[in-house]
Amino acid sequence: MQPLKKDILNVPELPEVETVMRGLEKEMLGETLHHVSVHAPKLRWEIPISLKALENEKIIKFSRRSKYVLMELESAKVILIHLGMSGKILFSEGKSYIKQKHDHVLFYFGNKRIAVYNDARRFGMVDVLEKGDVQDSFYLKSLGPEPLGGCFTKDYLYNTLQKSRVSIKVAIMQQKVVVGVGNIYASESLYAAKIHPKTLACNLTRAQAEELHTCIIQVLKNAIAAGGSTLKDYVQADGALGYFQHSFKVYGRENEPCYHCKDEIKKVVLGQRSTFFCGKCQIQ
DNA sequence: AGGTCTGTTACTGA
DNA sequence: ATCAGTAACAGACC
Repeated sequence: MQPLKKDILNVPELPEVETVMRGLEKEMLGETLHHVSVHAPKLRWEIPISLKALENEKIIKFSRRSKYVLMELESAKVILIHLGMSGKILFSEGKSYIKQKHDHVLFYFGNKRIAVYNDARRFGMVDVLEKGDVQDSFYLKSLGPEPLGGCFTKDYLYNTLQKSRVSIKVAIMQQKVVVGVGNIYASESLYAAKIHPKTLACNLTRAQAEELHTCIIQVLKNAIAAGGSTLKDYVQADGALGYFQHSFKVYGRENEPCYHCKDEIKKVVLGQRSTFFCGKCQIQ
């Protein structure tokens, strides 16, 4: 149990990425990016040489798309950052910085400060694109709607699920259906909506799809709120940005009592990923 | 030492 | 072409 729970805190999903983005925005927006130093040849993919060439540019905008953080520079170049499964960003003072294991990219900015990208498993990515190419890029071109954006409507979700013959758990984790819902919040959303994760997506009633729509949004918003509250003092115990203690109702709680009915939480594997649910509260 | 865990893409086959 | 299922990636932790 213990190692699993520890791992949970290290996997960024949409709320964590949103929190990281807001933290970067708070510290770096309007500052000058002096230099980018790359200490690894590749993460998930090659880190482009052009990243090293970014010097003395003002940072004019931060945004998020799915689990990607976008940092826009005044030259209309955009740095894309994905944290993968173990990526972290820490702020450091240039004077006192000591390179840690897995520190791969250093963003020197402002008054001798550094935003350090650290990623043990190297499943993340850092790339730089022209602003006009971002939406149609390899990374973003086939992504579905943002769960907290206007395109993710109840009608959209119901209609999309009707065409899908995978389990509802797998369906809401598919990026084409909706972005940003990873393994943790998929289980949490289905528990909140009282829907069994093995239910075929196309078998959801309209009422179930609408309830799930509501729950996905609520679960993500609650997590973002929890993350936002940690931003007041972004330098946490381990110094990492965007990681916060958040309690889950089913995730990682196999054999523990359901908070609603006291039945034991069960675990199954769906789409190669562990899935947690209450067999009594979540009907198939 | 070998299993587990994760997000995303690539591959395979229907 | 599209969909669904599976393997792979890397490193930490037991």
